[in-house]
Amino acid sequence: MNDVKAGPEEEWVKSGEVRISDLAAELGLTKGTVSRALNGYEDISKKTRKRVMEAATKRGYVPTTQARRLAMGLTETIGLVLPPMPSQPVNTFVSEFINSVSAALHLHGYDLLVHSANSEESEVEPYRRLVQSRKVDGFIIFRTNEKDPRVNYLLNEGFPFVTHGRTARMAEHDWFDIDGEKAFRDATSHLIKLGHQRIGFIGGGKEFFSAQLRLKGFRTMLEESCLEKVPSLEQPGDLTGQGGEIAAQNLLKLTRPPTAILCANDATALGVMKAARELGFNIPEELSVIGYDGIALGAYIDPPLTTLTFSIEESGKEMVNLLMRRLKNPDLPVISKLASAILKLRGSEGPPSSIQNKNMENCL
Amino acid sequence: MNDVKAGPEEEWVKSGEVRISDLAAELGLTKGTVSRALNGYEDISKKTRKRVMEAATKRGYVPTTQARRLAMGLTETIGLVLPPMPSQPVNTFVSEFINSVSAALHLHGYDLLVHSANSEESEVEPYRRLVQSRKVDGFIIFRTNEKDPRVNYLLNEGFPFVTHGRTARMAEHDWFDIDGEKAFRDATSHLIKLGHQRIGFIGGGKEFFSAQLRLKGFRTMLEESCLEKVPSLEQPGDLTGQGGEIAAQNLLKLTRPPTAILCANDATALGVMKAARELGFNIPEELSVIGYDGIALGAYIDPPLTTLTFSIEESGKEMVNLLMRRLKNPDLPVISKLASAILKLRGSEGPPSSIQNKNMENCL
DNA sequence: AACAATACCGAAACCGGTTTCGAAATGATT
DNA sequence: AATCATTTCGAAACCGGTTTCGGTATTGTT
Repeated sequence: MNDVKAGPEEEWVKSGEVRISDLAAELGLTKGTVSRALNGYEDISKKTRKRVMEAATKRGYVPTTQARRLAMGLTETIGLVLPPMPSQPVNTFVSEFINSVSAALHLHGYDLLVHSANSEESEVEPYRRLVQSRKVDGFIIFRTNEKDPRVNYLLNEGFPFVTHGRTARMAEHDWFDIDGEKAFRDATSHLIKLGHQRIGFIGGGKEFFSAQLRLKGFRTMLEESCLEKVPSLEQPGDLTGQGGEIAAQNLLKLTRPPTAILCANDATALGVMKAARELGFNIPEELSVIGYDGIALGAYIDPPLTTLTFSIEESGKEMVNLLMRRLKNPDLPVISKLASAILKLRGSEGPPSSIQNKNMENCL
Repeated sequence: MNDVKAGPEEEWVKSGEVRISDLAAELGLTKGTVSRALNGYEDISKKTRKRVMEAATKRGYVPTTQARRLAMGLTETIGLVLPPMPSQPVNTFVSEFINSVSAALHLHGYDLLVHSANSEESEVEPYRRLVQSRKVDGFIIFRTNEKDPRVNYLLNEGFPFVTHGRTARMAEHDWFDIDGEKAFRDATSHLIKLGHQRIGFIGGGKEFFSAQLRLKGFRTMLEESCLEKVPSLEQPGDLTGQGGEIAAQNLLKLTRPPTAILCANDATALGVMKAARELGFNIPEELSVIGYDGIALGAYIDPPLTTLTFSIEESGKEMVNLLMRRLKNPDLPVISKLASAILKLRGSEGPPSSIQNKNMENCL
């Protein structure tokens, strides 16, 4: 639409010095006419439109964003608030996600405003500020909690947003999510087919809906396979390496430790591997480990970490699509999109050393 | 300054519905007066100022950003352009950096606009667009090259920016950097004191100034310690795990392989460790490895990666300080800040197995 | 009490665009 | 040629703030 592009062969003009009024004066037109010509209004003759266009590119005219935004009453900006970082961020998700969201927004002519959350104030405070000062038209929210105050606030305000992850009020807002339940069913099934009968699970915080769904997938598959559910094999975690380490110690010190551990994310899995080393469990011979996230680093450790992975780029793109749709028409019904994760086998899982072959073919 | 905070006890008003003209009408004042009252002008009586303030907080008035920006002729926004991501980002630097920069900017009332670079277009194109559309007041640039087109463009435009890393034109712009030369002198010295005599080095791309300085620090310390410089022990790298893997294979297949390898970053070091495993070198007994970056994951691998680390939070904060100073007064002389990295010993280095004790105490 | 100085506020321009409305010019119709 | 419809553009309002300037009202001075 706006293919103003100052060729390097033109005489050098310092950027951003040409106003629409300058252009209008130069052409003997009013700025209203110039504006309409540039924005493709139908009530401008082809001849003058061409004249205007050429003058604009020649002079390197680019409309001043603030003026446009004020006049049009929109910011063409989307907000993304970084949650307070855990002291040990082990995840490249955030930067990749920002990258993909930003790229996708750019295709729609939108900008991305990244805000950091101050851990001392309420979680919704940054959102409130951005809404009140009208700095953004909508939000991209990730890492949702089941009861999410941010979601509550924005729903209450009627302010557009899309979440990465489901919430208790998911029927009221657009969301995108990875089907973590299916992912963990798949991973569990994979382990069971390898012959594992005692499988541990290390979850995320209870507040994360996604972590709960992963647990659900794990349980479902156990049930479908007629494996008994052992409560002590389900450990809480916090999505950090340290949390994984502690949980793994608990699991591996059981009288009958699991032969495999499923982790709610890769950071947790790394903690598990560390604990396993220290307690003398060989991976994968004596302990299989599977993570979730697909962080690139997993391929470089020993053994390479088997994990559930999904396309962050796709996630960003889809979320932006949902949000753009919502901005164009706020009254459309709520929609959502569920993408699936795939199991990336890299080597940290295998058949258990002592195959305890109960009959598993049939539940009867 | 702006402690407008709608208490939950007030009757609920939807955010952003109150304009300055509404406030003025309600108070029987003109919007000019209201504006000056809120902005602390001296020509407003204390009485009316108080009246205005109270009405503003009561009604939840927050000035519309776009209008302010247009009137004041500044955006109060800083741009940060993400370089095109390598396909295997193993680095959490970016997200932490964004986080710290954003937080620091916020203290000054500035926002952070994050833009992604399209790998198909020129590196400076995003900068050009942001400058021309006047969306930002300045830039934060990181991962500088020695000859950096972005720096050239912005210097040419006279547009404010600060770099993380030095460039060939560092005398002409503000910059912040980590003293990589000193860091690698320290690391090299540490290895030499442990008894290593054949030390390998895997660098980053030639275009990265910082990678060159790290090499320089390495060489300097070798020289100071009277160790001969062996060209085949200096391998080029590309700051990725894969690059480290390949370079390490080259080094370890030498007739006399090094007993230690210094890497230009942690990702490279992870590749080295992978290659070492595959070629049967035990770490640290048969090969010491030291990285640079201090990524948190390094603590969870086996053995934990010894690395050179620095405070990303401090980096962001310092860079923002430099930039704010520049924005306040564009004519100030160029300044720079050099911070130092510290060697974080975690276990991937140790004395060489075969101590080849040449006399190293004295160079004579 | 007369006058100058000061405090305080209203009026209006301005920032740089967009959009509505109406008028003039053009073309079509009869 | 007169009338009407259409095309094309100018004029002006508007978006929501900030800032300059000038005029009262108030206070201070002698």
